[in-house]
Amino acid sequence: MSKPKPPLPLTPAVFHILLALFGKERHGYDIMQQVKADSGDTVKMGPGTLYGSLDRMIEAGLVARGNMQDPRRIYYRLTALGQTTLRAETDRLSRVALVARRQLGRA
Amino acid sequence: MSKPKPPLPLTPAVFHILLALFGKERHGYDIMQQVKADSGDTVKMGPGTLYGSLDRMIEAGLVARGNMQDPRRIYYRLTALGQTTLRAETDRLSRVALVARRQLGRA
DNA sequence: ATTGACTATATCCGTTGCGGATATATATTG
DNA sequence: CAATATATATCCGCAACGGATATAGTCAAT
Repeated sequence: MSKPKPPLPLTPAVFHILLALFGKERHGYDIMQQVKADSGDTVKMGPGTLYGSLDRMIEAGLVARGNMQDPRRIYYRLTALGQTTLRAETDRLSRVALVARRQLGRA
Repeated sequence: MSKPKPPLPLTPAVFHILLALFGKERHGYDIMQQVKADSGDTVKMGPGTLYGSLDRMIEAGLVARGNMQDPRRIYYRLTALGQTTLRAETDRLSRVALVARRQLGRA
């Protein structure tokens, strides 16, 4: 119910959350730290953006709740759809970045 | 007055408009076509996004009105600030894309 | 002991920005 | 001469962003 393939381009927030979750379950605060690290400190994601996005991503079937050993932490993990979507968006982004670099004269 | 350096990350719309204007003055409709081409058809920018963004970008000093030979067309061009901002955002995007590709196992 | 900093989850809500619908007009093509 | 493409522009609902805020546990320091 209600899992029509998510439209590309993804929003930057959704992309960064997917990237942070690749290969590892993480809880909310951990995602924030990872996004910061992945972006080289350029993206600062607040709790509003994080939890709002996570809700929408669960709704869209991109992520799911993981195993919660610790009742105080809520873990999130990528679904198969989340992984393929992340790959597609990464490819798209890489192509756009390449076009831009060529245009600017750094092939 | 009111030209404090624009914050990175740029919105995708602003980035694509800057990219479309690099090296060439263009009018609105032309920008739309160029964005479509640059993004390999993945980004469809409607008039609302285009003109709304252009207004904000003029306000922010990223673009300026160009020479209008034709009174029916309004040309836009990059300012110096627009060019440096485009370079900075392109670099940032390239880095993020690289991190993502490494993570996904396509270095 | 208690202050402060950090970890951690979560909601609320004002603002921004996106983007489709719409209007208008000219040029071009069948 | 009707339809399609070019071209500019506004309006406005809606989704998303992101800061403020609330709550609470941990840990180090003084």
